[in-house]
Amino acid sequence: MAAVSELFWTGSYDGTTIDQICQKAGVRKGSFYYFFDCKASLAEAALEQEWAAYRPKLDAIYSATLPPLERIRQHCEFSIREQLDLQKQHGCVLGCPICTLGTEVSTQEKGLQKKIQEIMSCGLRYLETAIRDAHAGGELKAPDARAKAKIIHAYHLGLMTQARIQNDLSILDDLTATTFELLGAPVPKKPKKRSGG
Amino acid sequence: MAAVSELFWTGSYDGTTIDQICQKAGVRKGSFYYFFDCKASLAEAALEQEWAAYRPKLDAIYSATLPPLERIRQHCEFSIREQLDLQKQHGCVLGCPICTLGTEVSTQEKGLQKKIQEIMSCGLRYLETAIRDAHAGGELKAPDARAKAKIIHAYHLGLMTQARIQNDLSILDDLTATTFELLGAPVPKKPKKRSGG
DNA sequence: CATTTTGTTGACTATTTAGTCTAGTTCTCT
DNA sequence: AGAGAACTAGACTAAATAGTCAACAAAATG
Repeated sequence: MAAVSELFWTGSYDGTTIDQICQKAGVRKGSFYYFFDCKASLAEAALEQEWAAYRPKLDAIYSATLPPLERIRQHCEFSIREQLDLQKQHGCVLGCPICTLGTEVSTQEKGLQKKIQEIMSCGLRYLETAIRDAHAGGELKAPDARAKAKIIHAYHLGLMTQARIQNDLSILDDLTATTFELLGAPVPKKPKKRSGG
Repeated sequence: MAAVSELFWTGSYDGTTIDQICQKAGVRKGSFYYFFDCKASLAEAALEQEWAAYRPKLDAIYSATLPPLERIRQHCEFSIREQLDLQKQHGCVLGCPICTLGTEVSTQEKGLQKKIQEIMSCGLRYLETAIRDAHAGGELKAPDARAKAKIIHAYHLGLMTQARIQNDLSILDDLTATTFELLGAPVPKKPKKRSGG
């Protein structure tokens, strides 16, 4: 089941056949059709499951016990680290799965599209809340937290998409710093790798 | 031939069959294989042609005879208008074709990927030059024009992608204003539609 | 006009693919 | 253990799909 997400992510939705899915999952087609009636159903279920697994991580990152700007910083760093792991694992940059899938299916699979939209709006809300908290705490000036969140969110999306298309992780190097610039907050220091103290 | 881009754009690359392409183009499959040896070849040719047709428009928008900020403003407005036309034509928001195609094929079709990367880097250069000009003219402060361009570019990409995924053009309402905010330049007035003088 | 090059066609094959169906297996519960 | 439910396997069909080919048509060329 988790194998499915991988196929959609490393390849494409339309380009992934049910036979491929079954093979990767080590399951015969009869079993597949026992649980799902088409590829879209499986995709929805897989999406749901992935999101269910991902959400607690985001909850931890955006924990209210952390300073709001620290939450955002962690989110950036987490995304970068995740992409690094995926690249090591698959040999190429994969970017955001929701975005990749959404871009492909949104004109075709309305059910999937809706689910994707929901997940994306959740992601936006994490950011929005953190920004609002930061504003309340005087750590930055963002009277319209939602607007600010939208900008940052679009920027992240764009950067992830670019990283995938260019197959180049260095595109994400600016992510954290630029995010904080866009927030109008002091840019946190880069954790250098062992060099320079 | 132009029909091909439409299919890739409204649907997806992998989801578009050669039969579909031939039918839409009013051509038999034999003819197809006389000119191209696979779908990827056609896609490359189509991309090239689309880009060749698009470039003069961008050249006009980014004409050096225009004030640099006006160029950027026009680019934003042009993108929005284009999306509006496409939505009227196809019934749904399509977003950026390069980005949509690139997101799908970049992990698979290396030839296509390279072409897409080239086109994207061209788009970035238009922006970069305009920003540099604006900086030189004192219309905004951007010592690192390239960095600024990258940010705006990623933002645009993200917004377009979101518009497609959400199938909602109103997402682009902020495009021009936010772009100018990110540039640190005064936001140009919105041209209201007949109402309010 | 005759010849060659360029392009077109539609029929053809071989795979691949989605989806079905039945017979069997494993699990669960009493 | 035994009955019934939940699940699996694998063979099967029908359709779609990629790609080939030889014959035909149009255009260019001398």
